[in-house]
Amino acid sequence: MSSISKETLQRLPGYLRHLKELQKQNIENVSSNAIAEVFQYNPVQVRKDFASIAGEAGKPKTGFSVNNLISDISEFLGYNNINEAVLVGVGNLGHALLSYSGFKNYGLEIVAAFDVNPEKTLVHGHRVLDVKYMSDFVKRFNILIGIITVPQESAQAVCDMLITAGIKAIWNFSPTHLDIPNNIAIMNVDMASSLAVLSQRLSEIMKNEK
Amino acid sequence: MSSISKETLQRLPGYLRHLKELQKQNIENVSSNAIAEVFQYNPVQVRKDFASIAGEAGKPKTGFSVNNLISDISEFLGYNNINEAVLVGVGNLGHALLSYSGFKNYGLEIVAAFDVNPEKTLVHGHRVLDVKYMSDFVKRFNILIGIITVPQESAQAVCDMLITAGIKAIWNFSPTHLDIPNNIAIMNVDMASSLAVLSQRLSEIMKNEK
DNA sequence: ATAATATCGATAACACAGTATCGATATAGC
DNA sequence: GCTATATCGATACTGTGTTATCGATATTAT
Repeated sequence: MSSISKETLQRLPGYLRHLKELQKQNIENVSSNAIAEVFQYNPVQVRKDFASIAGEAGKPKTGFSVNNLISDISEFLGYNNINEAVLVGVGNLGHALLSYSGFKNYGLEIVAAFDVNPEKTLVHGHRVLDVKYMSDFVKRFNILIGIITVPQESAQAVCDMLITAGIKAIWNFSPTHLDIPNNIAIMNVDMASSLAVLSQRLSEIMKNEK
Repeated sequence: MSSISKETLQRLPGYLRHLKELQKQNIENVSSNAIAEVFQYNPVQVRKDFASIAGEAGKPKTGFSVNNLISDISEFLGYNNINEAVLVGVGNLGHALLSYSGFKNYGLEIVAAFDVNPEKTLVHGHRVLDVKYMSDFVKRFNILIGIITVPQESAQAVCDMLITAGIKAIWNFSPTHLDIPNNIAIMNVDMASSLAVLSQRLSEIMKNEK
């Protein structure tokens, strides 16, 4: 089992971004308190998060070394070795993801995109191929990650194809639940869930305003 | 305080989608067990989720009424009364969100989009205006939700503008931490966090495969 | 009618994430 | 050098989400 909690994992990229800001400002050390202040977390939580991944401890009165934290978190998140991925579904959202140049910093490289009806052969510097070549491509280059940005109605079919081709992780942007075997990793980016949380928070706030 | 947990809240849209599928197939009742099976949840959890929002209880041996659940969840999530939102940043991601026609089903309507340099006046049926008109627009129409899809470096500035104009909830798609007062709701859609979780799961799986 | 069974709700047990407390210690100031 | 203090790590506590258990009850079958 994984020893680090999902919650900690999700906070790490935020810390990393902030630490890089500090690095730019030539700040060498930072206390858990200062970081907690920025993110509105509890300082103990910040220390625990760091303790679960950092090789090095913080020092009393000084705090943590910004540089060390940056390398520890980057290393832990696997930002130093790139995972290759394919993207399926070059619609509006597919375009948006292909246009995002930041994935490489997160250890992800989209090496090809596929669509049922490719209108262009190149989108933001990424090859776009007919989806019929997808399976071969995935097998041939041993791709492990598939990004699904197809419409809801074809998502399950695409998912099945990807898995059959050998994909081990699915990043699903399609608004649907995918049925997958339990030896496949999945992460859903669900706008409806996200919006549900935001709406609820908004209601709370409006209730308090009154 | 809000009585429903964030976790439950995030599961509700998934249930709703599934229930609507069942409705299409003219299935009238469904057991917590059947739903749990689909989502790989624990049946007790499904019942608890329903108990926390449903006006009506399930019946022994029969389960829950699909129709009733659909109306209860829709109502609870506020899908019956539309919230108006503005979107700021009509780049690739902005385009993608503007193209998505599903928000209305989730109780959200993007009534206008803004950009520093609007290339078109209309994107997927949405008016696009210069960002200099944003503040007035938000005040005039009393908009409560702002969607931020600008690049990281301008996100905080846009956020501040929105809040000053009267926005009460921010849906942030920009990869940065936003500093906001605590009477403003925020929900971050952070690709890096999402990817961190997926990568971790992938590592686990690859470890087990060996 | 009666018995069997699927399913529920309630309550209790468990697991785990978050928070509080406190002694230890590195640095800074006197 | 000695004292004060910021900050840490460890441990203990709390709170919340998840899971297990179990008695109650509609429905179905005999």
